[in-house]
Amino acid sequence: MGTDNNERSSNRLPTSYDVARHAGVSQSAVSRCFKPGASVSKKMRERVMRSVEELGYRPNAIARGLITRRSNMVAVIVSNLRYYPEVLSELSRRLAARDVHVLLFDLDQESDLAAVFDQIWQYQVDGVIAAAHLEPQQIKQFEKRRTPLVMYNRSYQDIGVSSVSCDQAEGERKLVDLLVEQGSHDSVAIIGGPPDSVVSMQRTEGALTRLRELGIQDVIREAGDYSYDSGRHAIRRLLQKRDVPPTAVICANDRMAMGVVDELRFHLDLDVPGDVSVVGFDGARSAQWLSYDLATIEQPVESMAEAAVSMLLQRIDNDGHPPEKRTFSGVLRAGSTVRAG
Amino acid sequence: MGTDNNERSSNRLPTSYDVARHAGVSQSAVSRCFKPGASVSKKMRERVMRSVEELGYRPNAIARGLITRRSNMVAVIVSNLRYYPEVLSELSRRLAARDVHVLLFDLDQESDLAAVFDQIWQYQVDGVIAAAHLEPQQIKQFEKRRTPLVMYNRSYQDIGVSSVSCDQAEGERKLVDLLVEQGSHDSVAIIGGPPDSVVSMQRTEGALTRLRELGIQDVIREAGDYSYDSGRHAIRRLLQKRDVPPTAVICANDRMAMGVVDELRFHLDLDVPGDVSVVGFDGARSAQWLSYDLATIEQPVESMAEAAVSMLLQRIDNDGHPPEKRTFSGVLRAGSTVRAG
DNA sequence: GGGCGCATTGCATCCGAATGCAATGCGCCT
DNA sequence: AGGCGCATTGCATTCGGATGCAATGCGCCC
Repeated sequence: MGTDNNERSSNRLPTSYDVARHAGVSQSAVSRCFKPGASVSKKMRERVMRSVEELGYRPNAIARGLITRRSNMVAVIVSNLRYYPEVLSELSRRLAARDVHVLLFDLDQESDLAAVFDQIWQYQVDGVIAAAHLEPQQIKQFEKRRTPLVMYNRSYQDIGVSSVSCDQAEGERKLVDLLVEQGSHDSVAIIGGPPDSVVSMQRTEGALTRLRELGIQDVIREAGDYSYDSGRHAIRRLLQKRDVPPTAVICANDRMAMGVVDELRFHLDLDVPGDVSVVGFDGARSAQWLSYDLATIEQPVESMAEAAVSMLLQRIDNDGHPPEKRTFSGVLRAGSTVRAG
Repeated sequence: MGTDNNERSSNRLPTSYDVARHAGVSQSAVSRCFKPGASVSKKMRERVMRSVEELGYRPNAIARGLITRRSNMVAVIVSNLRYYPEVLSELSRRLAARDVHVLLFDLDQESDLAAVFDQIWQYQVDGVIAAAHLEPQQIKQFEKRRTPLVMYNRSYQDIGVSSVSCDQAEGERKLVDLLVEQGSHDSVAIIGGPPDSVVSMQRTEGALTRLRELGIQDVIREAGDYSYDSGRHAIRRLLQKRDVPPTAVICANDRMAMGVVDELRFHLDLDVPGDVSVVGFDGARSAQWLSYDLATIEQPVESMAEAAVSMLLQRIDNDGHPPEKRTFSGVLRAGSTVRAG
């Protein structure tokens, strides 16, 4: 009945001081009970924990972060979360497994990055994983701020930044090789992504290079924006430009490829792969559905996410750790959108 | 050259004290320059801002959060981020637009929620949006902690908790009505989601009720796990159990429905919608692709996300604001997986 | 029993920004 | 000139937990 037991009536959540008072020990003791490896006797720990339970105390991560200069938060920047949920999902789960929290930044048209960074710096994140295009000048900011950064699927030559990527050019080589092994193609279309997408550029250039090596000259190009509909529109535009359809269409990602397949089959009255072969890139789940069974390069998302996370944490824990670039090979999925024989 | 200008050589990022010293003013003045509406003269603001630029100062949100008891962070809990990226994307962008940050928690099988909550409480988030199943006892925690909570698409009767949902039962009614308007069905299959999914339960019950009302007795049920493959497997199991296929299949979500459509078409040699009509739920992008053009209920994700965000922020800003439940009607998309005539 | 050493515990301080209150200054009016 | 009032500014304190250092205590050995 004393005012003593009524702490719960207080409006505020219990703090380590409340627990300390309740248990009759010092605040430091309480703090130490939550630090793994700290010097605390068994008796003390039990005593404190009993009070902790009773009051429902949870350490305040904000206060802790202030003094330790560690927020245990990592910013994850993605452009178009809705298109590549697997990446975010993998990253987030792997980080969570290591008790690191994800502060999410989903970009719109790769836009107003400045504002995003402003927020990121304010929140004292321990590190950043970016699956979006950053300007070199923005990357330099990270050095100044001493914040580890890992780029996901965006690599920069000549800049010392950690990155994890899928080898886009090599993947396209495999796809082109698949196409020519299975049949002859003398007229090929390439549907790229948005003009400012480096990944798209790498993919289309990779394909183009291999086609040239193989002596295939008749290559026509179109651009989309990675969406299903843009794939449909691109193939329409292509077929308006020339009377004879190309025998193969190489798309910068799976979604556009699926748009192309559907448009060809349902509106342009062409058979895939009978009349036209189509290949994509990414290894999206839906690309493997029976309606498509798309030939594509599957990115090893799990390995890449694991690599990104472990590289980042490595650098967070170990200030001197130098940047490193890791490149993974994609896996060819032959699918049935490529004409055989 | 004095030691004075060398503050940048210090290992640490500049603080408001550094700015204050550099500008020859007090720390409070600096602080006030970052608080909208604070009393600061134009001269002072310019003077401070010059130093801010020069030193590259950014306020430390962690420290600010400690004193203001506002982290400006909201936890978003989703089960299966990879399946419903649109929801997360919408929520995240709308929150970002209001300068609120998203701390992401992606659940695995709706599992170890206790650990997730432990983390959430520690991080002093201002509120939580949960698109996952919570136990009533966990919901009560929110009251104790005085943390506003908005449930997304999970409603609880008899519990005073804010929620935004799509009317599942009404949606199923519309789908059943669509089926019977377009043709007669005396044998219907329902493929539900995982047994512990409340949403799935509401949807299947809704469909069942309407079927009963219409006098359709022959209803067979199967369960999947919301995935494409589980839809395929479910329809296979169904057709093994009985010789005559049902004339309609009602699926608890679009992905399973697409699995069903594909399995029927490509492996079971049945025509959709000629032999079997199929309907789903959600309004997934891919369900509208030409290969499927699935009949479904489209959830108004944008409205729902907006509602969730504004309800949450309302309650954050206004402690007394009572919980509220909002239910949106889904929009019927007739699609072409339902037999006409 | 005395002494040594390690394990525990508490004290005091710090992290960086926000804010109530008091002090200062400026403009304006009489 | 003197005085009043509002706008600015600075001072001191606060948020909640972590940690270096000193103090205490306990066990063990000779």
